[in-house]
Order: sequence, then C-alpha cells, then structure tokens
Amino acid sequence: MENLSEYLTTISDRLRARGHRMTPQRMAILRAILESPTHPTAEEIYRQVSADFPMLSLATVYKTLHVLKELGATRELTVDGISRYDRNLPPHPHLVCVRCQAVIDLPPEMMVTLPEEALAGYGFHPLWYEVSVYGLCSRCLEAKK
Amino acid sequence: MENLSEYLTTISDRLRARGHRMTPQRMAILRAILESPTHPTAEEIYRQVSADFPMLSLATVYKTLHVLKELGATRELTVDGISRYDRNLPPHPHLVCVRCQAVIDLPPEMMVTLPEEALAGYGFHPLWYEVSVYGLCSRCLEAKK
DNA sequence: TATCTTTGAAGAACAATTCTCCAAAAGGAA
DNA sequence: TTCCTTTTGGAGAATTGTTCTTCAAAGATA
Repeated sequence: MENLSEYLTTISDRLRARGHRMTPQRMAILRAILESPTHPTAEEIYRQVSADFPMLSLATVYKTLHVLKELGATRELTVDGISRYDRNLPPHPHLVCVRCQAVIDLPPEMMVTLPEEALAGYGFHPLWYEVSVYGLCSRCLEAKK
Repeated sequence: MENLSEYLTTISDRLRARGHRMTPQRMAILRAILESPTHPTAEEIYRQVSADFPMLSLATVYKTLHVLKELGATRELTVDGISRYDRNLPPHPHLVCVRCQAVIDLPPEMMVTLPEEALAGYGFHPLWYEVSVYGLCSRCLEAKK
C-alpha cells in the first residue's frame, strides 16, 4: 500500500471499468477496511461508517463488500461462520484466536509456498490459498489461567 | 483409520468417559461422516441419516456434531459460511472449488509444516492449523469453457 | 422397581446475509 | 441545460444456517 490516495484512484478506475461508480459510501467503506487492523465484520464496518453516513444501511455495506471483493480490493475470510474483510495485501498467514476471535496478520514472508506442480496433478486450477493457525492469543492465554 | 469398528469403540469410550452415551443416532451420524468423502454439511448428514432414522431432527444432528467435535472425532471447516465436517485424519491440505464448493483432501504429506519457533515470538499458542487452496476443480474448469 | 440423569424431537427463536422494490442521483446525448 | 437511461442505495421483508427451549421417553444406578 504505497500511496493511499493513489490506491483509491486505482480502485475507482476499476469500478468504472466495470460500469460501476465510486460513490461516497463506497469510498468510506473501502477506507474503513484499509484503515482497520482488525479484519472487521460487515457489522463493524457498518457501525464505523455510519458515523459519517447515518443513513447508510447494512444491506448497502454487504452489496459494496461484494463489489470490492470482485475488484480485488478486499478479501473475505470466514471466522466462526462470520465473514471478515481483509485488505488485499500480499498473501500472508492468519493467526485466529479461538477464544476472542481476533485475527492477527503475520508478515508475508512467513507465508508458506504451495507445491504448485503437485497440485497440477489433481487437475485443480488454484486461484489463491490461505493458511490459518488457530489457537490462543497472548491475552486470552493469560486470561485462561 | 486402521479398523473401523475399533475406532467406533474408541469414540464410544470417549463419549462415556465424558458422561455421554453412544446412541444409535450418534453412531449413524459418526458413520456418515467417516464414510463420506465429500466433507458433508449438517444438512447433508441429516438427509443421509434420515433414511435410517426418519424421526431424526436437524437440531439433533447439530448437537451431535458439536459433541463429536469436542471428542476429536470430527473437525469442522467453514466453506462459504457453511460448516462442513471432515473425519479427523492427520492434518492435510484442502482444495476448495469456488464454483461447486467441493472440498478435496490432499494427502497429509503435502501438508506444510508451521514455523513454530517464529510463531512463539507472537505469544500465540497454536492449537491446529489449516491450509486451504481455493480454485476450480477439474470438472468446473471444463464447464467454464 | 424407584429415582435420577441424559437424550432427542419439535418447533420456535436467532443472527447473518440476501433480496425486492423503488425513488433519487449520476452520466451522457442532444 | 434538459431529457433519458442506468446505476445506485435505503428500508424492510425474506431467507438460511444454526441454536435454544421444552418436555416426554429411555438409560443407568441403586
């Protein structure tokens, strides 16, 4: 994420290239994802953006998230059956706390590499992959004692 | 999974050790998971077991799945927001088709190993981890043309 | 057998997500 | 600018996966 406003312009362009428009609501939702370190849920994004757009509805948040996902501006991950949204950075592993549901990013250099050639033997065409480590975060580990 | 009936006995023992009972319904649900290669959903398990137990309710399936999960007899994985159940074999990667939602097991020897020591630096206590490769299965790849 | 506990069926309840409808706003053409 | 077409977003209902509640039946224990 070199330059934020530059990145936002890129996404706006991609939106228009698909015949969509960059609206204030969409911009605000995208910013909310980019600025949050916590992999927020749709509900959390809704609450945050609502501060600036009181008339915003949750359905709009969901619709926008789908669009952003298609554009590759965000990535959806499911934790405990609930969708969370990650900025679409280089692939990196996730630490997921099974107690407080926090999702922690690991640096991309800790991402394992796929055995591509072996996969090809399955006739499977990989698009992306995820590595999730489940366990207890330091805070919850403490709390459990 | 050396010997099926032996394994079922092991699980029954663990159930009783926790003050639960091995009932015909639970046995049928467990068998359904063990015998299915498709990582079935609760709904699919329900439909299959219903053939033998027409009075079985979906809620019972869910309750049983939770119990089996606690016993370590099955593992839950979420695909597209829907829970699916895997026999609890040695850790292995999953191929997930983004079009037909099929989940394909890879052999355990293709599972990557975690950089345990690096994880420890985060104060994170890992319990288990998952590797999921998303893409198109051979059939869906064909169908898309 | 009498008693205490665990179980599972049924359906209501719940929560996350999606759908439907429609009025308002944006973009393009004249 | 003005008209026309298309996209958008809001409101709330609907849908769907999952959980909860209640209660009678079955199992275990003494």
